[in-house]
Amino acid sequence: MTAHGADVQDGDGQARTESKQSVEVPAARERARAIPEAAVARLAVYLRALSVLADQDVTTVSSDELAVAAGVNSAKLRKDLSYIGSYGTRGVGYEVSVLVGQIERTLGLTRKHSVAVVGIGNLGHALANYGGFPSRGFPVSALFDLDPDLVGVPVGGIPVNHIDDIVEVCADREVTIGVIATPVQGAQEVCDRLVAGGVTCILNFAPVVLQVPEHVEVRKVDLAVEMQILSFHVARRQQEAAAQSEVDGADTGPPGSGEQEPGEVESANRMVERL
Amino acid sequence: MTAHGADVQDGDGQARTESKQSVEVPAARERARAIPEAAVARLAVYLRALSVLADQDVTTVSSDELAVAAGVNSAKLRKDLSYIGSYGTRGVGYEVSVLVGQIERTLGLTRKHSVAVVGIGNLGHALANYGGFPSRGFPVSALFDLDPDLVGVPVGGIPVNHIDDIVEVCADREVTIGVIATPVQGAQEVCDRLVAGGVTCILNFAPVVLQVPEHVEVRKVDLAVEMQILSFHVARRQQEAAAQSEVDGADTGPPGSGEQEPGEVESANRMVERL
DNA sequence: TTATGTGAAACGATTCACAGCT
DNA sequence: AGCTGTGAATCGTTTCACATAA
Repeated sequence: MTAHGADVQDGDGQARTESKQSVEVPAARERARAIPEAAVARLAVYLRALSVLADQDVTTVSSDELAVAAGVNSAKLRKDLSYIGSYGTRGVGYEVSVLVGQIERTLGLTRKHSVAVVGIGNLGHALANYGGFPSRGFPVSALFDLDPDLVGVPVGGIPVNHIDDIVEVCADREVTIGVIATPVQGAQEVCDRLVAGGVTCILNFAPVVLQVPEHVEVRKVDLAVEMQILSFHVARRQQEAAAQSEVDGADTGPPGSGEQEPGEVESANRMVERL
Repeated sequence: MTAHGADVQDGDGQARTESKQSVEVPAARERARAIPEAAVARLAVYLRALSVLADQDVTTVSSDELAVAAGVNSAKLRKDLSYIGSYGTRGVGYEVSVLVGQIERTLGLTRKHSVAVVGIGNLGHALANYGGFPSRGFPVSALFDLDPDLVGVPVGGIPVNHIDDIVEVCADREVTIGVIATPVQGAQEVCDRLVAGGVTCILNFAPVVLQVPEHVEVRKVDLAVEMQILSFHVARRQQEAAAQSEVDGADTGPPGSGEQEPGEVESANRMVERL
């Protein structure tokens, strides 16, 4: 393996304590249950790599090839695929179309998932205008904002509704996925309304820990956290370089520069208040 | 624990095979090294929770309180904090300001990290315009796009440069973090230039697996993957509900609705081509 | 031969539970 | 009496290595 960054950076870890409800699922009809969370995230990555291959009219692919395309190691890929069934041919590989179909089935992509975007600021605009996003199974069917000047204005072809109408509109349009792109202050309130409107999945861009009933799935995308993780790695590398040269004697380390002005930073948080 | 979604959803998993370079880090001056990746991601979350507390003039906090605020369990929080040192007082808790300082130090937030955004489409605009993002330790100091009509136009106060100048401008402005918000096609090329310009950290919004030298850190944010993971959970829940009612006898399940029209979806991938 | 599929080993992260300090 | 800090147990994920099938 040739050690380079990009990997699935998920591993997931959604809370989900106490997963069993009422009686105890009877092990019958337990189709897609036993797939590890970490594997689910990667299946989506494999699916994209497979789509690229399909576009190039590749019909068959080995676990090694697909693993390279997806940026994972091939043993992991095979194990992941084994969770959804045995669709490969020993000595040959996998048929691209079969694998695409099976992964789509597993991920529930054979059905449309209506999306509502709440908070039509810069990010909300980006999401609403984004054509490729709704075009493949995730139609954006409602937009909401607080701002009366925005209500009624069509963004990406869909008129913006007022957030007071979230419950009604979401229920009416059978929205499954709610995307929260509001400032922190409004996020929990918006979330509650989405849930009241029957939304069971939430993608949250606001840097708050949302409180939701247990049947609702939340995923969070937090720019500040991503940047800070990167920052940590810069810091660590610098320390390593420093420690290294302390031992080696003189200057070793990454090719680029090394230091940079320290430049005091105030409290260094509270980011992503308004995307 | 009261089982609700929101958690750190990271656990990370960046590749990083063969982490040791040259000789073998001599265990001397090994300050921030041994912190598990998963813990680093959460430290950023704790930091935000602490900032909120600090704003409310809270001076002291127990692991239980902070854990609730950050949406994790308190044992995990204490273990995470133990990686950065012992800054709590038994029988009392942690002093907010001390913890903020120590986490900032650990994450390398006591230094500025210049950011360059490449691809000034909808998302790029959102990132460039976003005030809170650069205002706390991550100043956006360069913007790039391919489009000649955009070059020279100031976005969020910074004039857009042409992507041909990435290497030069990044080196000149000592950019540490590159954000790729381009379509898939250009992403690898842009990435190579950023790296040539001395950028060691990349936040990638394009759905490609970037190839980078091992001293470069990549993190990927992939909307399509997030949506598909949510989709999986909807599907699984539906199956569980179906399995449940098959056993129970009649209708059990989540309060909202249950089904929705299946509605065929074509190939269901290739999303996020142009955010 | 070649490449899948998978038990079993290794690794890493989380949770438990309690000793140790205030 | 209360809460931190941390070994030890547990659980989930990754990797190994090979039997199995084309």
